[in-house]
Amino acid sequence: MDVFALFAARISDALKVLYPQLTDDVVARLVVEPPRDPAHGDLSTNAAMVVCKSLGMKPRDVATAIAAHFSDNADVDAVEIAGPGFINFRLAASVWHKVLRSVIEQGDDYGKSDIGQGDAVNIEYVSANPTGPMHVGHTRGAVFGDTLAALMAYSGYAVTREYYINDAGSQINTLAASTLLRYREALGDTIEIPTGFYPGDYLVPVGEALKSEFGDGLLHMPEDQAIALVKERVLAAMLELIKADLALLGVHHDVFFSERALHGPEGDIANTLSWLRDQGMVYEGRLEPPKGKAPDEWEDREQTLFRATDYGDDVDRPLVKSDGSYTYFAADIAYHRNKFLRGFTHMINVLGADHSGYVKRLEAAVKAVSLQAADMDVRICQLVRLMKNGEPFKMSKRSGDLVTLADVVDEVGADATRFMLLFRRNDAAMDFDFALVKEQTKDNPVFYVQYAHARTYSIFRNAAKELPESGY
RNA sequence: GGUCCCGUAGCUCAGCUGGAUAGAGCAGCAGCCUUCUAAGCUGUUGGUCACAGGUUCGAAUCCUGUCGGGAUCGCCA
Repeated sequence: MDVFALFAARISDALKVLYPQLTDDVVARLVVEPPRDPAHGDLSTNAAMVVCKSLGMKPRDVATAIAAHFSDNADVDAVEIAGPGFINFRLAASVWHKVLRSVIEQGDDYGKSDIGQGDAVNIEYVSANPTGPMHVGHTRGAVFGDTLAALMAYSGYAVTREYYINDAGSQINTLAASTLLRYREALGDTIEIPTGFYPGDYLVPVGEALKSEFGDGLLHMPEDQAIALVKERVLAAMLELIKADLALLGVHHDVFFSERALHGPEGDIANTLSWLRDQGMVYEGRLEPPKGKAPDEWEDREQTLFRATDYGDDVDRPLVKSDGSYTYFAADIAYHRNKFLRGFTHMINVLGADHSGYVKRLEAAVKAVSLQAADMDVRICQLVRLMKNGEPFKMSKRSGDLVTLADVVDEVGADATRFMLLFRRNDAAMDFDFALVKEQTKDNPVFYVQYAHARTYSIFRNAAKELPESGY
């Protein structure tokens, strides 16, 4: 039972009785909420001010009429008009008793909403490159996306939590090459890891697994074949690593979608491109070099462009690289067409701050591939600055010093990590102080909440002792 | 230069789909504390909501511009 929704409906009904000429969309603008100052009553509504303009009446006159309408209502002890035309209600105690009863009856479902009406929503978040363990930079998006998904599911949406595996780019070739080195190391070779390769220890067990699966067989087969096998194995291993890291935070996905599946002559990218061509959304043309970029770095050439500007983007976007392969964006268009064809008309992507320049083209892509039938809402998580005792926490590029998600969870715990990352709105940059979250002081909001919880439960504990008949 | 985010109390930030006197925690000040965990409780000081215009019954909130901070800008993903 939601008294605010209940009274919003009753006041709407009253307005329609008093002023039949009012249209639904005007009435729908009224809000019922608790007044900022509790002395004003239990409920407050701006109804009179919202409708007065279209009635050509003074707000206080409308308010007087509405107040009179409720004057003999059994649920209402008093109605007052205040300020420019606010109507304040004081409710009978019996109303609050009903609310309490419904809280107890509904248990964990109290507060649930059906606002989503079962609509299918696809929320894509994390989507970190499968080239190693989760980095601390990914945690904010992971927590935010997971929480958003939970909230929307609780609000009646049919939520699909999705992870896009970027397993098709050149970084995967580098990953495979790095793994092959670890394989040779496992076979007894002394190796040296060139710059640009992935140096992390987490590839060592993958190399060993390859040894126990193939012996030295990979060295005696054609290189293409060996690389292909290594790629399979290392991608699977990295994905398991990432899933395990996310599980530490309590984050889970329903669908892991592979970018590689989109490539190939019969793949979604090729199909999407020809579909885009049929729609006239693609052309061959030239782009202006971006301002602020040295002209000599810019190679002017004709390329295949998507008409992103027709859908609100700033420039048209290339789909094919100079070497003939598809751009990342071409794959992404195909991916989002795939989402649309799977039945999603609402899509949400949670991206890091470094992708803020990507928002418009993604929104443009979804409009285009759905012929405006689907919407894309991109949420950007701003940077998290790691701190220790108020000082920025220096991270070296050398892999050993990188702070991983697992490091953070190890250090401060999953709940505290989630709490701190949600404590600030997603589109403002924030500091995350390692030392502070562990501190048992008032400066630490995590501890503050835990302390409040402990105190609350001590009341129940004492109630059980002192008042056994209370049922606690 | 373009685009996006941020600018609110001494500090860290809420509030931003326009609504009554702009809020919280911390810090400060005054008092309380033999009773639920003293990281406690009560009260209180503190603000040109970056700046300038505009929209209207009404603007921290919407629009335009300026200033300051951050992110990002084809052939990376």
